[in-house]
Amino acid sequence: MILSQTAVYALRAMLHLAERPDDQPVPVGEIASALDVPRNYLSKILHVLARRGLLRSARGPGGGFSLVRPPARTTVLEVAAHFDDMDRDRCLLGRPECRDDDPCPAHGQWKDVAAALHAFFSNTTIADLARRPTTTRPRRQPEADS
Amino acid sequence: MILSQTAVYALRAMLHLAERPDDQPVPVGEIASALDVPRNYLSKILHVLARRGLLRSARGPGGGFSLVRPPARTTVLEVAAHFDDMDRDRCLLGRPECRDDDPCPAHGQWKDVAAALHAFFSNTTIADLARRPTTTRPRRQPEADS
DNA sequence: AGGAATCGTCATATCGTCATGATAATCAGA
DNA sequence: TCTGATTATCATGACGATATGACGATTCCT
Repeated sequence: MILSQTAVYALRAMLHLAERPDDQPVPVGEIASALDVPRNYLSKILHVLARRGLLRSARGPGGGFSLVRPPARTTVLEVAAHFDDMDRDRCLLGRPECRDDDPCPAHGQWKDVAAALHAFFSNTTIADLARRPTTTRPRRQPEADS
Repeated sequence: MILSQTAVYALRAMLHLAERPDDQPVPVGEIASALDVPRNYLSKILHVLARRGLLRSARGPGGGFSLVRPPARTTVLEVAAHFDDMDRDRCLLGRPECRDDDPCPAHGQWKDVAAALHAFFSNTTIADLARRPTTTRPRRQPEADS
């Protein structure tokens, strides 16, 4: 898998919060059972996102986690980078230094693919994921095929 | 990292063999010290490649590992797939089933990037990596720029 | 036949990721 | 101020990836 299980849990949790109509805090237990994810494990993950300023946490009754920024202003990269190594220039063959002027054997050919990967992660926002294609597509297009 | 350490070792070892002028078997110890990789660990990795038909192994003095096919006919995918999950259709968000007609939230946007990734792995051969750009470039092209 | 080189295989150690369970700290509301 | 809800934190375990060391099996060479 490209992303670690932990990063995937984080993304799906952010997504779940983004799909909420209001900004009320959502308790971990509710998110965990909605996503079918281990509750205590998710708790730690959300805590990391809260420390990094992506989530707001509130304790006590009525508490839970809520988004700090609107989902359109948080990228997949910003979420995943706290759990996985998302370095765009990470060498495919694991060399510590791998630059244009000191390339590994795969560098020239890998560079473009790595750039496309990084572009996807840094351009795709939580809102882009929340906006499910199957739901929003039929809104405006008159279905010109067939 | 995209590829596991194990897959990277395997690729680098294949590359090392491809850069050899002849087809003489190369002992594990020599490859391991050339690549600065744990010897016994590399031994197991090469054994896997031998079982899968990518390498030939010979015991006894003068023995070692050698390529079965010419490097231009072995892709990065074929090497790495024996160690990592290289499924092109693997869902970014970890869903067991994620198809066009039952997509995860990221499916539509991830699909193209995944295809580009897979294309790189299945189109790039060991020979492509062995053919270092800095070394082979000045061979034929008259450097038309500047 | 014997010795050395080399792969083949197993047992084990280490470390990071993923996960569980228990408990402390905090807070809203009665 | 008490109680229950909820996050915060810690200790621990399961598991796979990575790595080490030892020894057996095979082959070449003399």
